Amino acid sequence: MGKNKSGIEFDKTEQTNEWYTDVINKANLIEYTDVSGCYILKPRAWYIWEQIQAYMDKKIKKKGVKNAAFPLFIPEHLLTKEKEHVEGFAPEVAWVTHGGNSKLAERLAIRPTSETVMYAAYSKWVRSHNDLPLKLNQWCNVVRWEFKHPQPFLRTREFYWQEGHTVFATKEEAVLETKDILIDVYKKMYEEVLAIPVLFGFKSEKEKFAGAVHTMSVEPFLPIGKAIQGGTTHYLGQNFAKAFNIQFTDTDQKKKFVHQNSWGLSTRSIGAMVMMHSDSHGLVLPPKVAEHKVIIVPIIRKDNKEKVLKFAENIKKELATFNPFLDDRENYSVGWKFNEAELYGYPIRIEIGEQEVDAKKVTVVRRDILQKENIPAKNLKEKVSKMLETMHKDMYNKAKKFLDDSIVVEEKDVKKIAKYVKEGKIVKTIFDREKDTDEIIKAQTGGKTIIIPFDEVPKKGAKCPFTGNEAKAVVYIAKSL
RNA sequence: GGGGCCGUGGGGUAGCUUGGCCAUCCUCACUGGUUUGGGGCCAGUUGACCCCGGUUCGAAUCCGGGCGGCCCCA
Repeated sequence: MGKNKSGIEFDKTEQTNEWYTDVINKANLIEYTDVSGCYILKPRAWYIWEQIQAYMDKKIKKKGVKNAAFPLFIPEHLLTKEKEHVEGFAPEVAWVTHGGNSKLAERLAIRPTSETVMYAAYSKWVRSHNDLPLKLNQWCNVVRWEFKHPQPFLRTREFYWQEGHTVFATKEEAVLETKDILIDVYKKMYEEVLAIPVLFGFKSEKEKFAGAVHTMSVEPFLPIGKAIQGGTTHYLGQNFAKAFNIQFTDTDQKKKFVHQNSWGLSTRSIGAMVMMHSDSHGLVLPPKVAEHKVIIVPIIRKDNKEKVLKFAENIKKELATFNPFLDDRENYSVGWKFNEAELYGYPIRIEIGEQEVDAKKVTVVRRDILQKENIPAKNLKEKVSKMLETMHKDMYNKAKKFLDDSIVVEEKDVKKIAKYVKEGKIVKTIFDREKDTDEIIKAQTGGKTIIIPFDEVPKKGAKCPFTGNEAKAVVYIAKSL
């Protein structure tokens, strides 16, 4: 008998941060490097990212967005062109100052985001209304030299993302797109790929992107009682158009500044996924991002090895569409394999021993609920397919229930709001939507404004509980990662 | 932004207070054998003091700096 060690050594609710670190390490997602905040995304992690990429890439291409690649380096004179933008990013820009031993005439920023390099080019490319809309995206890495404690996926100095940068003739088209990308791409990606429900809406004035007119965000709510910005779209207005002189001649023969958007979603989403679904046994992968949706563990003895393996091989063939991993390694015990499968998060485990072979059955275990079920092997492909679908739905619904149960409504009593925030709730309330009010909210409740939902307004005459001013918007407040 | 803990084979650790022998133990990995219904067993092998500087006859241990990791609070 083994030592009956549980795979994960920390409690998810009591020691969430240790638990998180333990899960991603034991699931073989991450390797540390000598540079703080920069991690190796091992194949298991990168595969997840590839699934997120594949889903979004297809969607945005359908919307007429084309992929391109812009340089990693941004010369200082470009980075500093838009005033609010540079003020927002300056504190965490990493600079290249030397080439070999010689000092550069102008230092180069390593892109923290690519508005400024891209728009320098856009100003050359946009001449007439016929050039619009211009819709480009790039899949790349960016660097933001954060000084807070780094955490794999969730807060890293280098991260991978996509950044879409689109240019329109009119405000209406641009604003429409920020909402479309937010809901049709980002929100759906979270729901359909990662099985995570999100809050979505506008960011407050305080929390919006540096240089944007408005920012919209999707926000998963993690089991630690904190919201996390999971993907953002920005309507940049004409701020960058003016700074970079991006003008077009319209049908009325007048020169006009363009309206622009940028939008991004990063590898942070993987961190949200781990936090959301995983448990004390290890990683729980939503089926859509699992490379091997099925692991088959044969349980063999010397005298039945051939018989059991043959049966297992047949099952593997039948389930080929799920890319099953037949774990026929002989130097590991069955218990070891079970535990490892749980750490790695294979969505479905099929156990096959002599009992199963003789009865023409298989033992099936869903990773999210870990209940064993002994079912006939007949039509297994359909059964597995359904099981994966159900698993995704169940994972989503569980997360959705948690989200719904976490929301409390309190529009008057600031002390109560503070208490709820402290308890890890999301408080749905109202405020005057002034920029300075965010500070007051932070000071009085310990929470941040997470999102301002679309299409909801306070009752007439309602007062902002934080300032006493007229309430102008509904807002969700919570702790934030 | 503030505070605390820590860095020794791949992972986890003992040793550090009071400097000195071949650096402890567990685990993983590797080889061979045996085994397989929840991290099996036996034997063997490889493998480590974060970096730089200082003190000293002698540093994992003391001092200074750096780099890195973790936690808590705002």
